[in-house]
Amino acid sequence: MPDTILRFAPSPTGGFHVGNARTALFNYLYAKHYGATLLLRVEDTDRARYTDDSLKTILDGLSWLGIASDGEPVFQSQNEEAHKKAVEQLLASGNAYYAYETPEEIDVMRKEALAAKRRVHYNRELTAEQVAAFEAEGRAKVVRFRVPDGDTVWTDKIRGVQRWGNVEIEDFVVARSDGSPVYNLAVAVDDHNMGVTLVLRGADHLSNTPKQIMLFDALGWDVPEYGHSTLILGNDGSKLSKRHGATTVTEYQEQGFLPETLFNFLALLGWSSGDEREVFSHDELVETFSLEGMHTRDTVFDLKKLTWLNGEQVRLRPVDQIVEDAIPIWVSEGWISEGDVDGRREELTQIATLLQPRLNTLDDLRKTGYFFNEPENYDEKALKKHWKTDTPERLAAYIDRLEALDSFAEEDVEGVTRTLAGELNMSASKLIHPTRLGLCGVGFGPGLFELMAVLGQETCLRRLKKLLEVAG
RNA sequence: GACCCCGUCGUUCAGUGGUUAGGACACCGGGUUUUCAUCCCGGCAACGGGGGUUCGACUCCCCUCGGGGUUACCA
Repeated sequence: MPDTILRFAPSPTGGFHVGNARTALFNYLYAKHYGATLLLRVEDTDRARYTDDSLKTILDGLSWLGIASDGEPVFQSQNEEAHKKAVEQLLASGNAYYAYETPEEIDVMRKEALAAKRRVHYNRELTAEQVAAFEAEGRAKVVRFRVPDGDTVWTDKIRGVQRWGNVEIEDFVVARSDGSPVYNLAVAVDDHNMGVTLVLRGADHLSNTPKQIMLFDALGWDVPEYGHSTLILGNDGSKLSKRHGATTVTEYQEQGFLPETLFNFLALLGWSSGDEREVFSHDELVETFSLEGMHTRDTVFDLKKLTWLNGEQVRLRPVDQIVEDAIPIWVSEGWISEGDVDGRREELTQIATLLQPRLNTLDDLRKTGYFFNEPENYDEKALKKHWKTDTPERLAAYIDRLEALDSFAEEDVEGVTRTLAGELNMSASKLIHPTRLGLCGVGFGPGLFELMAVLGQETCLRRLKKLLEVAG
C-alpha cells in the first residue's frame, strides 16, 4: 500500500481565514495520526489578488498554530509548464477544444440555458471555416474541457458515495484566452505531479471535485481520494465571513487567544472524538483524531465557547509561560520595561500566578494595571457600596497595624487583618473591601492577602493613605 | 431556478429500532470564597412536518419544509 500524501493548498489573496486554518489542521491531524505526508502548495496563480503579505500571514499563522508540513512548499505559479502541457494533451486527445464565444454571446446563452433548465452548450464542433473567420476577426479563444456524458462518482471519505450527473456541469474553461491555466486544471495537474493521494478540504469544494476527477480521467491519471468536511458558519447560519466579525487566525491571535486554543477549537468545528471530551492538547488531538469522527453537518463558530476554551487552555499552561505571554503586553502598556524583566521575574511570576485562574484571554492582562501603578480613580459603585461613615476611622487603625508589621507575607497580613476585625467586633470584609478598592481602584480581583503580599508593604500603605485622603 | 450538501436543546457534540433522549458552551438559580474568577450542586431547553416499514421509531425509506453551498476566462 503506497503512502498517503496529503496537501494543504492555500491561496495567498488575503487573511488566513479560520476555515482554511481548519482545513490545514485536519490535513495535519490526519498526517500525524495515520503517518501520512503533508505537502504545502501555494496557489499563487491569481496574480491580480496575490500578495506577499498574505503569504507571510498564512505561513506565520501555520507556524503559530503548530501546523507543520513536510518538505518545501510548492508554488503553483512555477508549474505553469506542466499546466500548459496538460492543456495541450487535452486538446490533442479531443478532451478539450477552443471556444470563441464572446462574453456577450455567453450572456445570451446563459439566459437561454436557464430558461431551458439546462447547462450552457458551447459550440464544440466548429468548422475550419468558422475558426478561420473567428481568427480573422481577432476573437479571443479559451480552452474548454469537453465534459463527457454519464455520471461522475466517487466515494467521499467523509460523506460516502457521491454521484454527479455530468449534464449538470458545463464545459468549463481550463485555459484562459491568455493561455494561463484555470484553477481546476492547475489543481488536478499539481495534485498529480505531487503524488497527492488524498484531498481533504471543505464542503465548498464539493462541486469542484467532479470536474477535477474528469480531468484526471481525461489525462489518464489515477484519481486521488477525496474527503469533504463541513463549512464553518457565522451565527446567522451563513458561511463565516467578515460581516460576522473576526474571521482570521491573525485576528484571534491579536485578541489574546492561545494557539493551542485555536488548534483545539478548530478541530472541534467539524470533528469530534465520539466521547465527551472537548479540551485537548496537541498530542491528544493527534492521537484521538480519526476520519470516522468527521462531521457532515455544518457548524457555527461560537465565540463564547472559544472564549471558555481559551480559559481552560490558559489554566493548562505552566505559569512561567503565562509570564512570557504577559511580558510583551505589560511592556506595551508601559507598566514594565524590557530591562526590568530579568530582575523582576519572581515578582512577575507571583502576579501571573494570581491572575492565571481568572484570565479568559491574554487581552485580560491589559486590565491588571493595579499591580504596577496606583489607581488613578476609584470605581464609584464599589466606593458607594463599601465606603461607610466609619470606614476612615477603621482604615486608619488598619494602616497602623500594617505599618507595624515586620513581615508582610500573606499569612501575616491576613492575621493582622482578622485580629483587628475581631478587636473591633466586626467582619473582616469591612476591612477587606475598602482596602481592595484602595489598592486596585476596583471592587474585584485576586484574593486580597495574596495581592497585598505581592504588592508589598510600602505600596499598600501608600495607596491606602491616598485613599483615605481622597475618599475620607 | 438547477444541482448538491445538511436537519437532535439558543449553539455544539453523543445517541445508530426499545433511553426518564445524555454531555459541553451560553443562560438562570444555589453553595464555597473577602470581591471577581475558579470549583461544586441544581435548573431551563431539542429529535422541523407528514406519510410509510416495524410489535416498537430520533434512529430505516419516501415526500415535504427549512437552512446552507455551488452554479466565473477567482481560487
